[in-house]
Amino acid sequence: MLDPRLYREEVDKIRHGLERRGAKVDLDAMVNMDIEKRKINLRLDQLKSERNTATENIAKLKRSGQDAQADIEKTRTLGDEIKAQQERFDDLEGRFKAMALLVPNLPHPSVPDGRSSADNKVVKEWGQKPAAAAKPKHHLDVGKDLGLFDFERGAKITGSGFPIHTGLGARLERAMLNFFLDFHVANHGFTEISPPFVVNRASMIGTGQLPKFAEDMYHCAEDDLYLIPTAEVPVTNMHGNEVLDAASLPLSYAAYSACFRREAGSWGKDTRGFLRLHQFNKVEMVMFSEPAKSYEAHEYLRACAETLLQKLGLHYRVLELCTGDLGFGAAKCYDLEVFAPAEERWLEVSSVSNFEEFQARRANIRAKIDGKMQFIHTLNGSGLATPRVLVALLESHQTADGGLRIPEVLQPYMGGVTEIKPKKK
RNA sequence: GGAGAUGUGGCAGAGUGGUCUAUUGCGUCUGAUUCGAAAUCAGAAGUCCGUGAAAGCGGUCCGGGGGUUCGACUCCCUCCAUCUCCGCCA
Repeated sequence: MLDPRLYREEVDKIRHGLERRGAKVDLDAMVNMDIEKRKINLRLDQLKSERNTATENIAKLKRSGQDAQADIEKTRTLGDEIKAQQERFDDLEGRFKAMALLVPNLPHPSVPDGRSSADNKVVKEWGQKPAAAAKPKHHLDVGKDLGLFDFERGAKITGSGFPIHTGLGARLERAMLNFFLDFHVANHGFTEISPPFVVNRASMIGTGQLPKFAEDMYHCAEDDLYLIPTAEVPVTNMHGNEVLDAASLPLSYAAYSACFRREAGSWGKDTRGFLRLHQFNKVEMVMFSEPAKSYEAHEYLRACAETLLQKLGLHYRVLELCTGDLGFGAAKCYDLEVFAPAEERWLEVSSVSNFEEFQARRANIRAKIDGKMQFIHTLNGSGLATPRVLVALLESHQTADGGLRIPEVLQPYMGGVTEIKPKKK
C-alpha cells in the first residue's frame, strides 16, 4: 500500500510511477474520494467535539440535581447526525481502501524502464555454458534413468504439477534444502524459521497476495485459510502489528516451506517437468530493515542467493527487472536465473525484492527510529527454490557414463554419496 | 468437540453507566542534587486521523467488530486469542 498522503500531496509522483509500470488505476477517482473523505471527517470531528461538551454538561447538571433535558435532546440530535456522517465516511473509506489495496508499489528510480521481461537488464553472468560439443541429456531423461522422481504417480494421487521425488532424488532435494538453510544460518546471519504453511486472510493481504491474486491461491473455504505460495507470507506477517526494536534491525530470517500455487493464469505454459509446479519446496530469506539501509540489505540478499548457486557450480546470471516486469509489491527486484544446458534456456530460481514500506504498511510493521515512529522496509528473496535448481543440476553435472555428480557441498547431506550411478541394465 | 474463566498503556495491575483527562507500582526519558554515580526529589511521556508555518487545537484508541444509551473501560451480541478442566487424537 502506498502512503495515503501521496494521494493528496504528490499525485504526480504516483501517476508517474504507475505509468512507468504500465499499471492502470483510476487515480482521479481516488483523489476525489480522499478529498471528500477528509471533508466529512472534519465535520465529524466538530460534531463529536460538540457532543463531548454537551454530555459533559449533562453529567455536571445531573450531579448537582438540575434538569438536563435540553442537553439530552441536543445530544440526541447530534448523535443522529454523527451516525449519518459516520456511515458516509465508513462507506467512502471502505471503497478507498479497497482501491488502494489494488494499487501496485512505485518503482525505485534506479529501475530501468521497460514493458516486459524482454526489457530486463542482465547485470551479471557467472560461470560458463558447457562446450557446444557436449550434448547433455534432458533432465527428465536423467531423472528417469536414475530413478529420481515420478511424475505419473504424482498426477495419479493429486494431479499434474505435483511430482513425487523418489529414492536418491528425494534425498537430493532434501540435501539442497538442508544445505541452503544451514549455509544461511552459519554464514549469512539468518535465524531459521519453521512457519505454518497455511495462513489467514489478513496475512495474505499483508504481503500483497490478496485481494488482487486470489485466483492463484489455494483456499480452504471452510476455515477461510490459504495455502502459502511462499514462506514470505508467514515470515513477513510474523511481525504484523508490531513495533520492532530499532536496535534489533535488520532482522534476517531463513525459512523452509512447501509452496502452493494454482498457476491459474499460466495454464499450458511450461507444463512439462519441473518448470512450473503447483507444489514445490523453497528456502526463503526475509529481511526487515530500517528504511535508510534497505537497498544495502537488498544487495546483501542477492549476494546470499548467488553464493548458493556458486557453491553448486551452476552457471547463472542476474537480471535487474524493468518497470514493466516488476512484481506487484516490489520497488526493485533482481531475478537469478540458472542455465539449463539441455533445455538451452535460463530458468528463474530466485527473485530478490525490496518492497520498501509497501508490505509494512499493509501488515502494520513499524519501528521507532531516531525518535520517530515509522514503517520499516521489508525484503525477501528465494534462497533457493529447488525444482529448477534440480533441473540445472541434472543437466549440468552429468558424468560420462550417464550418472550424476553431486556437488561437494551437498555430499555431506547425501551420506557421502559423490555420484548417483545409472541403474544396471 | 464440550464446560468455565480471562483479555486495560513497555510490563504488572485497579477501575462494574457520567469528577476517567484511566488509580497505583515497576520500568523509560528529562531536570535538580553530585567531581561523577547510586539513592532521593521534581517533571515528562503512547497510537492513529484531521488542522496548522509552528506552538497548539479537535477527534480516536481499554483484544477485533457490532449493538443498547443523551453518554460505554463498565451493559448486550459476536468473533479472536490465552488459561483451566473434560473428551478425542498424531
